[in-house]
Amino acid sequence: MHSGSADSAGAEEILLAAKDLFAERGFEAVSISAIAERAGSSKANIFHHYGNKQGLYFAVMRAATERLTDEFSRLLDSDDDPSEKIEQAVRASLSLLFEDECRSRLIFREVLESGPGRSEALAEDVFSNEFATLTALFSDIQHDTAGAPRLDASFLAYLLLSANVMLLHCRQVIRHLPGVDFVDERERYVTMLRDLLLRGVGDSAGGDDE
Amino acid sequence: MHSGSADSAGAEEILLAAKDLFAERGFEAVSISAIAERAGSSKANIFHHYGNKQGLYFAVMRAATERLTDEFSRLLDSDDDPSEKIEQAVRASLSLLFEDECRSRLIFREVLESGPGRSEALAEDVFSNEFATLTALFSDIQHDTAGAPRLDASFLAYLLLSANVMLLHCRQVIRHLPGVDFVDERERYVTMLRDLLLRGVGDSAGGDDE
DNA sequence: TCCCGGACCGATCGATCGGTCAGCCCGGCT
DNA sequence: AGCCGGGCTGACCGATCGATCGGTCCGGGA
Repeated sequence: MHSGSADSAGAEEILLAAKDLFAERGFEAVSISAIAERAGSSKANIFHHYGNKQGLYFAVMRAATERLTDEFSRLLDSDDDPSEKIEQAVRASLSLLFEDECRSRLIFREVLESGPGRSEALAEDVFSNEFATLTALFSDIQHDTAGAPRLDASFLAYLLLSANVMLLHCRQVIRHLPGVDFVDERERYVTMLRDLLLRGVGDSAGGDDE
Repeated sequence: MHSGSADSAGAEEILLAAKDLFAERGFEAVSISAIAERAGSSKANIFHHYGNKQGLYFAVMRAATERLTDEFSRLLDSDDDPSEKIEQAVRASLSLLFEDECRSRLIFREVLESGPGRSEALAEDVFSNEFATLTALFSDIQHDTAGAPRLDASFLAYLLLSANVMLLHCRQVIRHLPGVDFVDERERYVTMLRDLLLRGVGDSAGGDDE
């Protein structure tokens, strides 16, 4: 009755097709006909399963965001070295972003277009956990080191995320900027971001060891 | 014959209306009728002036990007103190972004949607000068200080820009993240970003003075 | 066996899309 | 006066939009 056969166009295929198209073109630029064609289904079938275009979009967004909140802390295991802790956080955020580019693009679109009420819901339901985990990580490191913190842990978390998000979504432009070579050298990018954040938490060993 | 009367709907009003609407909803989601209505003109008049929808969009993008390249260095005047130099750069980039939010949003949309050939053109024609100036600024500071640079000047420039761009476009969501209070306290944001970048260039005075 | 409900489809709806066309208005040139 | 060209308009075009309709197919319970 449900998951098993693959050549028939069911609700699942519609959801996947809609996710891809919404991610790369946006809500208004994608027609139901285009989704139906890619899913190998009919227009009417989409309305049968999801009511209307908004319903389909909500279903896509729900599927994209539901398991995202706790996947981040799964990628982190405790480590004593502050440098490795931060590097792990950078890698975790990066792999979560690049793992499913359609999902990331979908969510980023939603963030950019979110109205007054929607932005709070996004912050609390989707990003709150990841951001709090990241902030706590920096805060812990700052308590362990002697240097004057001075920089908010939440600010460092924001910087990590904004750098990674921009790298994902704007890399085609950034790559062609004069003097930029870290876009395709992922290891150098991770190392540099780690070193800078390390200096941010007050650890002066940011560029000396290794 | 041209600029003077204000109640008539000319090519200028159409351009401004289109700029606002394209910025907040995107190219495909905006109809010619909506632009005509906001501009106080007629649909046919838009086609008379700009040929087709693409032509209008190109005209809007050209107007938005043409004077942008050299406005950045205008906001910078030489200063010897590295800390003030960086702070000046942060403020310049920030004010350029917030000065005309519609323009920033328009350009950011273009960056996100840019195809294979378009992204190179954007990098070279629009951002190249600003980014090169920023990179040179960090590079100069690094040559003046004794510490090991280790971090690319272009990477620091990238970090400055990504932090500012994300602050502009995603602040409604970021503001509601747990522990974040720097979104509405612009001075604290500038200071923190300046301090972190200062440590990035090798100057250890990042959080001590003042 | 009959029947029912859900998945699914082709045909079609009214509305709106981007775009075209004939013509009005009006300042300036001859 | 005659007219001519550009700014500007309402009416209209075919295409496509989101959405609805009646109807076909089919597996499972009675």
